[in-house]
Amino acid sequence: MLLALHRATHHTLHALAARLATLDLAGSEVNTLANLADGRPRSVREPSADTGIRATTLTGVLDRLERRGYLVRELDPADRRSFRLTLTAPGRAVAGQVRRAVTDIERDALAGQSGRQLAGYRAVVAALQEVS
Amino acid sequence: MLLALHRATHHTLHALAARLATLDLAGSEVNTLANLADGRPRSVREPSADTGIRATTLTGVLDRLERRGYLVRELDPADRRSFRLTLTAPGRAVAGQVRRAVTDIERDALAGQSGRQLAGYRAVVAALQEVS
DNA sequence: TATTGTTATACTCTATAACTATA
DNA sequence: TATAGTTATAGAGTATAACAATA
Repeated sequence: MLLALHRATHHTLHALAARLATLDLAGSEVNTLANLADGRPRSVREPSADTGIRATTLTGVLDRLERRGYLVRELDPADRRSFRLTLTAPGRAVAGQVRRAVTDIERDALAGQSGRQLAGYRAVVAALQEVS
Repeated sequence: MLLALHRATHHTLHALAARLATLDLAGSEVNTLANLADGRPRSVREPSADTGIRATTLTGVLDRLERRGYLVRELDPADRRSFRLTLTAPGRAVAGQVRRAVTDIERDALAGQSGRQLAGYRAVVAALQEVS
């Protein structure tokens, strides 16, 4: 049950990478862009907490995304220890593609599933996130 | 929905590592031991397909597990290109601990869930493994 | 003192390709 | 020719600890 979860993650990350192959993005880059896709500026800590990517890993991810012109880091005037991460126009375009690929996969996978099954899935996944 | 799956994987891998901290095993080592836990000899290809770990990664994983005395590689007399991976007695003991940690986490997570919810979870996870 | 984010180090995991031994 | 598994290389992800700047 737990191992099936891990296999599904492996597999869907692969499917996602294949559908986005032309963008040439690594897993965490895809994840981070999906997280920033709505365009709202965020600190580094926020996507780190949301995705489970460590801050030390995120530094490298953000370096690459910034170098490619997908986002900018600006000092937060309200707290000058932290940044405001903002997607550029090209970054928003790429993030939009990522979001669409994610929802496409979700749609494909859920085609044959009932609402009740989906609810059960959500409940168990939520419970797994609470395990300590 | 898909991102929640990935978060749950991240989180449960973490919980598993924490519960097995004294064993000092990396993620793929845990995964591989869980896969071999029943004691049946296997080729390298089999756990690779079952876990999604690449054969090139598995070589290093098996090297470490062999060096620690948890398994042996023996040439398969029936097909001398391939190995038979067999757990040693210490390897079986460690694999047993891994299995117990996995089932403990599953039990904890499913404590408040109905059979119907679990069935929905299984169905959706299976569907996600079929996405291409 | 605590927090944000970066840097440094060392190790694990992945992708790709080339390689050997065997089938 | 094809398959099982290893090796090599380079990049990506993690853990841990130390650090500067700010709160």
